[in-house]
Amino acid sequence: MSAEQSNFYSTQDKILIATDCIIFGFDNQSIKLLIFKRIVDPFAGEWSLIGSFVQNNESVTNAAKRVLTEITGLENVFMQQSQVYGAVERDPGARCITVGQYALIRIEDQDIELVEKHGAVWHDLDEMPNLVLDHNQLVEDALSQLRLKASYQPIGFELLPEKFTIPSLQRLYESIYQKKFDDRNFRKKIIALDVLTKLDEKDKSTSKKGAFLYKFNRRKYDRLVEKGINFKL
Amino acid sequence: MSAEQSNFYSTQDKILIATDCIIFGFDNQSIKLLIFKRIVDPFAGEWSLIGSFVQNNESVTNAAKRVLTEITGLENVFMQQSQVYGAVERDPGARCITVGQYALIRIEDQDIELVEKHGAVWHDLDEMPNLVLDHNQLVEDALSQLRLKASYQPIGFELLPEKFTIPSLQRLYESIYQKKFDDRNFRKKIIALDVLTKLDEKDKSTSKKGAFLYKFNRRKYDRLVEKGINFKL
DNA sequence: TTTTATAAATGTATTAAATACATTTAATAT
DNA sequence: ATATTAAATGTATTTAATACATTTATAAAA
Repeated sequence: MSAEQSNFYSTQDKILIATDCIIFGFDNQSIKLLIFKRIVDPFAGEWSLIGSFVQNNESVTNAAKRVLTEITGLENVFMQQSQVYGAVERDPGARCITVGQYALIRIEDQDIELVEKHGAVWHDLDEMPNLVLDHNQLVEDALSQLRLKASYQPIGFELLPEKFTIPSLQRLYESIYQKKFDDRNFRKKIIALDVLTKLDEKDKSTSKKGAFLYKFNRRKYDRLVEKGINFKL
Repeated sequence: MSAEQSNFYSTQDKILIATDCIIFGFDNQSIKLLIFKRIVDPFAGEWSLIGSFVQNNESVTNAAKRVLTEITGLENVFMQQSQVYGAVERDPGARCITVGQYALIRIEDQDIELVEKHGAVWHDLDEMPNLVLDHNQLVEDALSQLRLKASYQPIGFELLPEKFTIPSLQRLYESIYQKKFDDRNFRKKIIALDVLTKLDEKDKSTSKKGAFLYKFNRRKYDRLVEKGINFKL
């Protein structure tokens, strides 16, 4: 639409436009979600996603990035639009539509003081509390989209540190899909993607034997993302 | 977000919120897109998607359905959110964000008088003219999403009449993906999905021999959609 | 009535990918 | 030296994807 053209231009009341961030994080064990307890009424004390109204001088995308940086200190984070929530009565306070946008971050990268200052906490996905408004729905939708995306792009990689082990990559995928995979087949399939470089180092934090560390071959990885893979698990 | 809670509540100017429909139609030969020539300035005479501002008393979803019904006379059409376009300067006339929503319709079902009254025309996808604003981008994005969706849901079926032949189903998929498929393998794969019922009738409009008509087994079809398939072509 | 023309329909062999499954290895701690 | 434990490895089987050529049903033309 071009604003001047609509028959409805003059009759549209102010509709507020917000964005809410579904922030997924991985700590090498499981996927978690960053939420916080609202401080002010209404809904004070209730769990909520972290969001903001879109400002006059920023895009919808940038609004979400701004919020994410405010809370976690991180920039250049992978973010993806999930969908728009535009029901008339979704917010009892005002007519307000929101754009769900999910982010994938490595929890270890966060600015922990900033996160704590905002009263934000990492919550396990399988025991999410009730969130305000339709926020549980936003989480559910973002998670389905994440799963879908993980099936045709090696997207989970955004959540891993620079160096990582194959068992931790497997835990990541198991956490996204909430199910177990056969370790032999998982390893075979990941290696067949041909985007990993094996290092000479081991991570001995989870076993005596230690697991070899790997990193991504960025060139191969980007080429793979571009052409689109079928990474069904 | 809950409106009352934002720090920014008082500082948010009016941002207009619109929706634009990417209306895909199939005429048993190829996929086409419904666009129209704007009548008023700015951009008078230029090709545009069909859209509207979201009204106070309607959801974003319903705004798109309203527009679609206004133009084509159709109700209960398959519609799907594509994405939000929220760049600050995307519309020179006003700060306006839009939600792209694509629809799949059978061209034969349209109310042709209504369509003509609005000056809307069906355009081939492979020779799209320049559209106003970022509308070419909306079309491109919706088309990628349609292709993606078609790969894990038998979504193309929304575009076919109640009774259809396997060759016309194949033309549909070839039109969506803009490439040819082997007719033996295509047929094998479609039949393996086990959602089609073969009828005793033939459609002889495209050959002397005639092609058998099929229809969907709605129960099996819904079950398949629900569990999600892998329909790679 | 025979012939011609044409899209529709069918089958098989080959290759590639997914799955199922059990043992050995490397290192630390006892 | 032994016990312990996660990491690493290989193979056989099943399933799905691909490549490819001929026959069939019918209407129209001769």
